[in-house]
Amino acid sequence: MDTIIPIFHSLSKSMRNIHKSSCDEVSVVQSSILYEISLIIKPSMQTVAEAVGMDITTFSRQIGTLEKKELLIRTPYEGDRRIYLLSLTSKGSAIVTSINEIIAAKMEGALASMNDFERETVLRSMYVLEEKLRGS
Amino acid sequence: MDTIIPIFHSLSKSMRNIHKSSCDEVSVVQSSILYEISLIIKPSMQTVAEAVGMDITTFSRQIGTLEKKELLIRTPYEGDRRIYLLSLTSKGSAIVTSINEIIAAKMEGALASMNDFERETVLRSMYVLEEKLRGS
DNA sequence: GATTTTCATTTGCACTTTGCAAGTTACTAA
DNA sequence: TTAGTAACTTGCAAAGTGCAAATGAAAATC
Repeated sequence: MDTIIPIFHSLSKSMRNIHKSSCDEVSVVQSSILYEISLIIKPSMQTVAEAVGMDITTFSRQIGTLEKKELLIRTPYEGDRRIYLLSLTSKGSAIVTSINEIIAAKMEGALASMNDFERETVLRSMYVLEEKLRGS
Repeated sequence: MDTIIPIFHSLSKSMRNIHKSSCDEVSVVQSSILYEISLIIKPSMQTVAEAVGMDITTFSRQIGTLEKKELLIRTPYEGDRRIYLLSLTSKGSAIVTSINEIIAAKMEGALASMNDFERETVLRSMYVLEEKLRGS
């Protein structure tokens, strides 16, 4: 359709702006890394790099930066010493929580003027869409 | 809500991936710049920089790069010589069209397995959401 | 058991991107 | 005319990026 492109671009732009303006001490990319780590229990570098869709070498350096900032720690995996497991420090978790709260507030602000039915419809649509997009 | 955050993150991630993998000769940022220019007739630098949400100095350099690649041209504005108007070259338009076609194909692929009603619902939801988000 | 291969991560390098501060040139107001 | 202000550019220093090559460790092959 002709209608899908403007919607795609303006929605990505809005979402990116929301994410960016919700990150204070950290870049958007770093926020995504921290968020992905918060989802999984002790993931390896590789796992997270893939989840974020990032080159592993750039990722490795970002992890270095985030570790220096004391937002996460690398622990060697006992079963395979090539692997490092990542986990958030309490400071790291706090930042993820804070960013998520700001994002949620902004999203809810946008949804606030809708009635329950419409809000449910929009949320469900986002969910369905993401599910389909992830497949392809 | 607790549900909105995972949806937000995974949807932005999917959309970003789609955009990225649809850009061949140009970065995602550059694609956004070209797209914004394609929407407006002869916008000024300032106008586009703001639309893309980008620092004007970084923007100025990106415009330099895109001009070297012959994807756009700067023309001095007669009414005010401080101002440069931007417009796409045919090569630039072609790239925007091509990127949009790839994005559209991917989006339509995702929507393909839905029935007409659901597809309409999803598109309308994206539209409504973006409209609300833009406001805040 | 020694050797080769493969794997997870890091480092070297070179290039791009970014944003602040300061500069240039041009319009505007006094 | 002069003082301000606006649009854009440039200097710089920091951060982000990705390819190629290195390191160290497990797995596979002989």
